[in-house]
Amino acid sequence: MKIENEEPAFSARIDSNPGARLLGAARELFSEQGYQVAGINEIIARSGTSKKSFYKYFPGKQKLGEAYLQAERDEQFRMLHQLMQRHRDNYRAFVRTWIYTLKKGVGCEDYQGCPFANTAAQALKEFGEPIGAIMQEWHERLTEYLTGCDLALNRKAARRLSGLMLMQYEGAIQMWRLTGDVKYFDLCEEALCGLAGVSYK
Amino acid sequence: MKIENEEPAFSARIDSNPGARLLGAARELFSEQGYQVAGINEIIARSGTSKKSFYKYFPGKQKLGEAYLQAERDEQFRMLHQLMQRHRDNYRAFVRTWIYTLKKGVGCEDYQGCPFANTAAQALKEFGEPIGAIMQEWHERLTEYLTGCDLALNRKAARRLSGLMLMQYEGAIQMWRLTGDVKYFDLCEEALCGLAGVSYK
DNA sequence: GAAATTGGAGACAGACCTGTCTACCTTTTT
DNA sequence: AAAAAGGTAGACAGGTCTGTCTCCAATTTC
Repeated sequence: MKIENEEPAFSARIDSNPGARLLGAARELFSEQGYQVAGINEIIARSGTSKKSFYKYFPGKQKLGEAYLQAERDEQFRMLHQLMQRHRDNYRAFVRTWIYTLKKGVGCEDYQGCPFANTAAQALKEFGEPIGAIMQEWHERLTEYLTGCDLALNRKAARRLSGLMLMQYEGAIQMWRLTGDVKYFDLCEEALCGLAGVSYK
Repeated sequence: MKIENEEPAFSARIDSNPGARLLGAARELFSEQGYQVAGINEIIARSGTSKKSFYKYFPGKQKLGEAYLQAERDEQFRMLHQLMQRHRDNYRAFVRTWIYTLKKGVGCEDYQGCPFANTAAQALKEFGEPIGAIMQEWHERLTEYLTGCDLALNRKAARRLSGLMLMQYEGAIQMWRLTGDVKYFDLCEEALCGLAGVSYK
């Protein structure tokens, strides 16, 4: 009754491997409902696998959570890498496209914000360490881009701006979650392009 | 066994009213563990009250959650009001003191970040509406301050900067949660004081 | 073709959670 | 003094969750 026998999800249809199907379902449900609320029974049901397979591929829910974070990391980095390559020499275009992508994602109704921030808010004790590592890697990749793009920042300035970018990014997503207002993405873009200065010296 | 018969918490000792004691314990436990994880049994035990009192003062867990959010709202606004009055005519001092307070709060080991952001990440469906209202009120109060302080912004510019302040605030807290690094509070202060411009025109 | 591996279906144990209900104690009111 | 009200303690029902275990079908391997 709880789980209406619907079609198996997208990931379940194309991946024959139970582990991949489980991970696909976990990504959907952890994102939709949150790590704490989503139960492994529902994940198993949606993936069209069984408990036996679940405990074969993942020793427990926590390991599935770690795999989920890694999968989200991979996708974020893939997207980021693409953006950085496409706008290798144009920081402003990079920011504009990034924000555009974000706003498009927000329009999709199943988008729930930054998976790392959400997971941290629900289970920082369990996942603080891997999440911290992911954020650090993110910071480093952005720094590297910033030293190579048209801004030609030195290492220190790049590290600083990279931190600022991540902060604005998380802030904009968070404010969107809290208010439902997309204006924060525009604010974010303007702040990152140095156009946000209001009229005070 | 789960609940070691410890001393009742601070709030439980001074408030004779069971409702107030329950709310005090809820604020502690919801902040520490999150709304979803903290159970009413533990809240009742820590408050030194009983189930009967709980269901007398609050029709259910959700109502307690709403009361928790209101209590956090009240404290945030009390603090903010104090800051705004003390620095009625000095925006930079306001920002500096705000950030200072934040950094001091972060030092305290039981600080878990913005209660609204954390609750939203765990139960947006349940509390999206009250949280949205709180954020809007926050936005309005900041806007009002900004039109009256030494920046003397017009309404539109004030609304804009006020949104920016909230975004930076949430971003800094979020990045601190994700990385454990307090540098984001400094970044936040500098961004809000218009000193964050790195060396690109 | 027989045996072994893989994996789906699901029963089950043990724990925990919410919410109801009873029993009893203490204080206030009449 | 008796009665009423307010509060603590906690048993209990009904549900959910994780993780273990069995049963059995399908597929691969020998």
